[in-house]
Amino acid sequence: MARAATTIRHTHKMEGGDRDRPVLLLEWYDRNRRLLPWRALPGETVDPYRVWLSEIMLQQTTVKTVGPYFEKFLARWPDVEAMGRASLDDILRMWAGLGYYSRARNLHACAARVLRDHGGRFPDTEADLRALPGVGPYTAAAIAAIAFNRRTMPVDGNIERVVSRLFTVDEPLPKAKPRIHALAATLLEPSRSGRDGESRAGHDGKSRAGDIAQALMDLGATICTPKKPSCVLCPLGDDCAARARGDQETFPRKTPKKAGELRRGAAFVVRRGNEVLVRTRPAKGLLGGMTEVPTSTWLAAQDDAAALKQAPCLQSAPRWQRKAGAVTHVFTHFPLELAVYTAIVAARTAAPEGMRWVPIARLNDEALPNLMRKVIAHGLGDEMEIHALATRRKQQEDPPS
DNA sequence: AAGGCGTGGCT
DNA sequence: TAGCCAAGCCT
Repeated sequence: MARAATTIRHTHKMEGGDRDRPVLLLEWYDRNRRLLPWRALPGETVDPYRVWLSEIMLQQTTVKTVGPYFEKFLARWPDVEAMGRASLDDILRMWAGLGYYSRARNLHACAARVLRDHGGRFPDTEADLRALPGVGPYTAAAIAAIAFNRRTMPVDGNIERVVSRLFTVDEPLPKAKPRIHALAATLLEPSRSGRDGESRAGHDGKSRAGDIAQALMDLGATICTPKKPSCVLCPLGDDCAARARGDQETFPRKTPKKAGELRRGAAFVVRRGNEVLVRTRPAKGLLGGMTEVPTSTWLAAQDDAAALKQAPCLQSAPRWQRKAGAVTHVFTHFPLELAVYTAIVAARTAAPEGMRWVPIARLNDEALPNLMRKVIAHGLGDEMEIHALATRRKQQEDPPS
């Protein structure tokens, strides 16, 4: 069987058919596809809600990281109707730690809109999907192809890499995106009828645009990796222009982006008994809508003295204790170093305007980004069981052996 | 349209 | 270690 297929492949290749690429990809995918929680098994019905939820979570985020979050979200909100009725705060709290929190805000907005404007069913065309909050060109194409079998090609980072190698696209990203997209579209099975992106699988049900896209993504994740690709295992290895040249690791070419400048600031961990002073960040922007302890501004040339002057105003000025060391955190566009100051205030001390007291034992229910988990753990030190707070997520993912 | 926007794992 | 890198979107 395998031998026969190899022979056929070889014959087609000798005929010079680029049309073989979809066949090779699908054969490889059928044998090597990853088993992922959001993927329907062959013969199972695809759930657009799961495809959408996974695609949003997977934006700039690894499969390994997404796994537990996807399961938690699915258990709590099994369909888009349930999520459409959830509060933004509940979604932010469940999302805490996953990063890029605008995704959570858009998730909330998108679920509500699908419920209100689409009767609780995801639209099934790329154009209508593209109009939803948080759904850009890639995600719209991915959902259309994977969930609705539309003939369209989503192009993510994996596919950019695979395609740029396959065709030796020398132009650097992001300028090369249009060309890469056009080349990627040639990997789809030939359309039989109708306009691209509008044609669904016919009654024969044989159009597999979603599987071709997922094949390319799996290929990029497991074979055509950024470094040390395993070209001998690649179903397109004999067909790859970069491999023939021997410089496959140099693709995709990218224009370098400038590194962000270190910013400094201070964070203030105030205890009142077993409570900590927190506030909610502005709804948009960095860590938008998330919980934080009060902090100074974060600026590139800001010393400790300037930062300490921005401490929260409490009824009786507390004596600020600076913790040794600092909390460092790296955002996408700048590294951050926060000095941590602690203070203990009397019972019944009022929270300043816009702030509130939260029991330490309930911090885990807050929408705390990981930066703030680090800050609080640093501020409370070994005194408390707080350490369990910062490590609980990891323990859930990696149970002690 | 280039930069804002998190986090963890990898080499 | 200090970058890179990961199923991008929004403005």
